[in-house]
Amino acid sequence: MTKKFFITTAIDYVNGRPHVGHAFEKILADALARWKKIEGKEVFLLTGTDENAQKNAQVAKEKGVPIQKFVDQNSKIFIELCKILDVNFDRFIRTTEAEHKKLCQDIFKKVYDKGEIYKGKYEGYYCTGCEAFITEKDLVEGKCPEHNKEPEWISEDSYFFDLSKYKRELIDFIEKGYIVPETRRNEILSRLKNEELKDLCVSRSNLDWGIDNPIDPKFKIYVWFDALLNYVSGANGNWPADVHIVGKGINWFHSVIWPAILISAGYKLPKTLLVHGYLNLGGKKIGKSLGNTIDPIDLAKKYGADPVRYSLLKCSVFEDSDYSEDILIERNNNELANKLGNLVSRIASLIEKYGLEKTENSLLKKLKLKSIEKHMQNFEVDKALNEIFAFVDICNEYVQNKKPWETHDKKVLYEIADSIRIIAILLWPFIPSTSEKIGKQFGFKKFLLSEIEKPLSPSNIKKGELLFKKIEL
RNA sequence: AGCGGGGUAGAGCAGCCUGGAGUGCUCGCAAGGCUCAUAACCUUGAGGUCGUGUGGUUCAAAUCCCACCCCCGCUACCA
Repeated sequence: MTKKFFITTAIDYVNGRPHVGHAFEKILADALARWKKIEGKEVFLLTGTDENAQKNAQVAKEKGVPIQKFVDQNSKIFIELCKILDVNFDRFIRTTEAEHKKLCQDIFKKVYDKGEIYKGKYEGYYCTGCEAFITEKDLVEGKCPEHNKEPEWISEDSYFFDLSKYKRELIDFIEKGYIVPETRRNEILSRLKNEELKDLCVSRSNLDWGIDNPIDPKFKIYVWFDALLNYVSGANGNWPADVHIVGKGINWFHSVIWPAILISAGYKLPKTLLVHGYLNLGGKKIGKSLGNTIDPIDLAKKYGADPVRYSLLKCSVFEDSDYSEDILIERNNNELANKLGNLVSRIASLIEKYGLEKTENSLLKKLKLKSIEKHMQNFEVDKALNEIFAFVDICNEYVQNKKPWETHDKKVLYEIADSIRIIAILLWPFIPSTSEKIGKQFGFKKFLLSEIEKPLSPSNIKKGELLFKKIEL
């Protein structure tokens, strides 16, 4: 079996409902996966949920639900999110799966046997209010700011991973270009070069939830050691990953800790880490406490998958960007309905009346395909979409100038119809169900870049239903 | 504090690396055109001291250098 192009998303905590940030990452991953597909490649897309975290156990306890039942329920919501947004994953991994747990323990043991996990003392300030260690600089006047309590100094046995050993190797690996974009790469490199790299504590005590430490059953495995390994246990033979897609908040874990674990355990390293920015809602950070969350499942139910997908994919991948329901509506109305939907609608209507005559498509040379491909290569999805929609504009101008409603010129209509076919192919990764509708209406089935130059066979085209409805504000 | 990113028309951006008239994009606003189409589409126009410095380099600076102001991010076991 040949290895497929392997894309991952981060796996999500299931202690709450998904927000638009989760949706953004999954849609981005799906769009990149589908783009690879129209390039003719075989793709494997992995996503899933991170279920062994103590936070999940905490929230379950607060709600009075048995932990396993709680994570089962919430994991389903993340699967529902994918389904409703047409995120076509090939594997949905849950870190509570037996296979994953076994792999985790095997790797933990392997690294331990190699001598790169060792027993030591974990020392630090422990706040009994938080039930967690807190760092010295988080203290306010020597007290935990949240509980206004003086923390205890605790020293306890722990297992450590020999992360510091890999400093040089990590720098070399990252300098070869693992992290995208460059600014995130520089952030990590400067920290690696300028700060001390400490060993990583990979065990936790006093927990009743998580994967058992195979060396010492009094401990659980640190949840990040466990979570990162989902990429291997869920790979179905496709490791190493070609692209890991993660948010900027977990860059360190994926840039430093993850490659180090892999080197130590004797695995190949992933090719690219794509670090995306966050979405702000109305200029504010997404947060439950702010009460400004939009439920992406509700959005999809209300407006359909494609307007949600499109409006999110128009956000900048690398920078933080603003998102809101108003932005969704604006992009739906102005770009999807007015430009694309209306073009298809007016042309289908004209063809129904006057018919088609095959000819060379003179518009094709105005399509900046190379530029679109380059943007996709660089993960600049928003810019690729701009370029595709620039071609939609060119089509609308052409209709305007050629006035086929007066001339009844079947050749002009053919050129536009063929251009619409090309647009549908290019947009399939982003708004797949719309593209497929256009395919049905215009009589073509293949969504591949290699089909672009193959002319449309004229068929019986009818006006049909509107692709996008306008949303009233 | 350290490191990084940003400050360009009413809003959001691109342009900066590799200097050449403030060029461009998405929207908003104004006027006109068209009537095939989802009151859609097309054309034109108004609107900018390109954060500040009457700073440096240059024939020429949004672009390179310096200083300052403002915003934002990252700072490891907390996703």
